Order: sequence, then C-alpha cells, then structure tokens
Amino acid sequence: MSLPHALLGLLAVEPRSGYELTKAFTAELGRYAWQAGHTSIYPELGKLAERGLVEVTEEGARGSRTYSVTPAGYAELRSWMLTPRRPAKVRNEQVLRMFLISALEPEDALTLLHGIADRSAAEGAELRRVLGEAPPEIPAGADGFGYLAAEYGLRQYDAVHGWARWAIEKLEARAGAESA
Amino acid sequence: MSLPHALLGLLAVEPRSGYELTKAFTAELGRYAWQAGHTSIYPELGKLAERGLVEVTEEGARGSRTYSVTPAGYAELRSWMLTPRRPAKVRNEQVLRMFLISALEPEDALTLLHGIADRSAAEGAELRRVLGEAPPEIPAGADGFGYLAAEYGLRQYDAVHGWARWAIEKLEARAGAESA
DNA sequence: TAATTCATGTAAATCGTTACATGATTAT
DNA sequence: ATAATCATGTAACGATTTACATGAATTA
Repeated sequence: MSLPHALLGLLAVEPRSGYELTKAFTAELGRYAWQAGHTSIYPELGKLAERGLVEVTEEGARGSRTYSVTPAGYAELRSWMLTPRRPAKVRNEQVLRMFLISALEPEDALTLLHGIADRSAAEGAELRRVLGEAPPEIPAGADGFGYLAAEYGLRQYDAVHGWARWAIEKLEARAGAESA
Repeated sequence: MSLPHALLGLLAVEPRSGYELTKAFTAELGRYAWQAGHTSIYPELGKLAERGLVEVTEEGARGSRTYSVTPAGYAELRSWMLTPRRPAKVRNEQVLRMFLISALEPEDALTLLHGIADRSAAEGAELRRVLGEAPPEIPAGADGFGYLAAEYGLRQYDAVHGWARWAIEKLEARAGAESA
C-alpha cells in the first residue's frame, strides 16, 4: 500500500489540498506510477494527520484544507524512498497484455502489436512536443517536479515502441518461414 | 480487475493447475505485469469455471486439477486483449519512487538514482545472459511464451538505466551551477 | 523417517472502487 | 439564473492480502 507515501511525496514537494492531490493522480502520476481517487485520498489524509505525518497548514474557500508534511512525515518518506522493499508491488494492465500476446493467434497478435506501436509513437511525439517547450535544465524546487517524470515517460514510450516494432518483425519472419 | 484475464491468457498458452499458475505469477509475469497469490487464484478459477470460461480437463496426484480455456474463454480473452479500456490500471511502486525523486534533498536523490542505475544495469546484464542462451527466433506455440516478455524486460531495464544516468547528469549539472 | 515440495483451500482484515451525496464559488 | 468547477465526504461492494489450515507425494 503505497498511497500514503505517494501523498507524502507530493506534499513534500509542495503543500496541497486533497482536491489538488486528486488532480495530480489523474495526470502523469496516475498514468505511469500509481492510481488513486479522491475517495481513498481524503480518508488517507486523515490517517496521516492522526499519525502526525501531515498537518493542515491552511484553510481556504469552500472548506478546502491545505496539508503539509511534518518533519516526521518527511523522515518516513525518505526512509521509504531509500529502502526499496522486495518484491515491489506491480500492476499494469497494458504490460499484462504484452505478456499474454503469445496466447493470441498470430494475426491477432500482429493487430495488437501494431496498435501498441502506433499509440506509443503518437504519445511519445506528443510528449516530445510538450517537453520541447520546457527549459533545458531541471528547474529548482517545486517546478522541477514532473521534469524527471516526463523524461521517464518519453523513454518509456520509446522503449515500448522499439519493442513492438521488434516483435512485429520477429512474428512476420516466423510467419514467412512457415508459409515458405 | 485483470486477474481473470491473466489466468485465461496463461491457460490459453497451455493448460495448467492452480499451483502452476501461482508459480507463473511469482516469475516475470508478477515482476513486471501483474501480481497475484494462490489465495486469489484458486477462488478466481472457481468463478471462471462457473462462467464456463475454463474447465478442468485433467486430475492428477495430490488432488491437482489442470484447467483449460473453453472456446468461450478464448473469445473473452481475445476481446479483452484487442480492446484496451482507458484508463488502464497502473500501479508500480518503483516507478512511483522515480516520480517522487524531486521531493528528496539532492544528495538523497542522487543516492537513489545511483541505486536505480546500478540495479537496472545488473538485472539487464543478467537477463541478457539468460537470453543469450535462447534461440534467435521466436519458438512456435507454448515455447514462444516468455520470449517476447523477456525482450520487453530487457528494453525496460535499458530504458530505466538510461533515464537514471541522464537524471544523475542533470542533477549534478544543477548542483555544479549552484555552487559556482 | 524427517524435511521439503506439491497442492489446495478458508476466514478475517485491509484496501480500493463505484455509487451516492452535499454545498460553495465562479463563469456564462 | 444556470452550468461548470471546486471541494469534501460516506456507504456498500468488491478485490486483495495475511494468517491459518490440511494433507499427499517426493527427496535426503
């Protein structure tokens, strides 16, 4: 259960409300790393506050509460970040599909692989476009957040794309050899 | 909830018992794609059997039961494989750490990145060694399973390694600029 | 014959998602 | 005024994990 650490990490970068945290999980964070909805975030913030790892440092309009990490919270985050437990929790529906490709008929497998190749190329290009507008160095402090993540996403798309193209070639070679 | 599809996929490649399926989840499948333990696998097999998507095709020693996919089960698998639902479920503790790196002090961030770079290099090398012993073409049928997955893992390690080295360089450049 | 591995299961507790619910503020 | 967005929450259900439990077959 890594949700509490995800929240501590986001709040360590910058204090936020539950609502703002929720938005972070619908962006890249939720897309590549960890998903969570507001119905798990709000109760978890309550638990973290009870444990003294976060605290409400500001209350705003519409009953919004801005949370910050406490020193104890930062210590907990740091410990979790630097001591990876094995095995790490992994769950990725897309990757699962890739692992199961051999279960399909070759024709279906190729259809799926072409879809993966096309999508990874398109999303990589889009991300590259967005990154092209960003500064060439990592901005200091809170602005640096997302910079490393974006580059990770980019390399991820490239890796998936390369793999899909490779797999297509291999499958087509096999099909060719069989019909020959 | 992708567990039923993971099971259908594994059984479509080759009929297995719950025990054998459990072992598959502790190997690469569980490491990169989807985790599950025997306590969720056995009940799920029961549910799939009730729905007519799998059936027991063999009973062996020690009460073991070998399951196979039915035509209906294969149809369900195929449909799930070829129509990716958005957003896909993603949960990866290691990737989460990467996303939260900016929350750490630069010194801690570098420690973490060096650890990631070292581990991805070592695991990539090990996988490369294992793959070096494999045939250069995808084996037909059940033996082809794992071949695509292994190459995916390899490219994954390379991508993570490249990213970590890039991030280390960027962070060191920033640290240098600040102290200058 | 003792330890290990094979092989399956249940129960309780925890975690996560979906559906339901409310009200304040801002933009059109 | 109306719609959209901001902002928080609870309840019920479903999924997952951890702990508990059993016994057969194999290996040392």
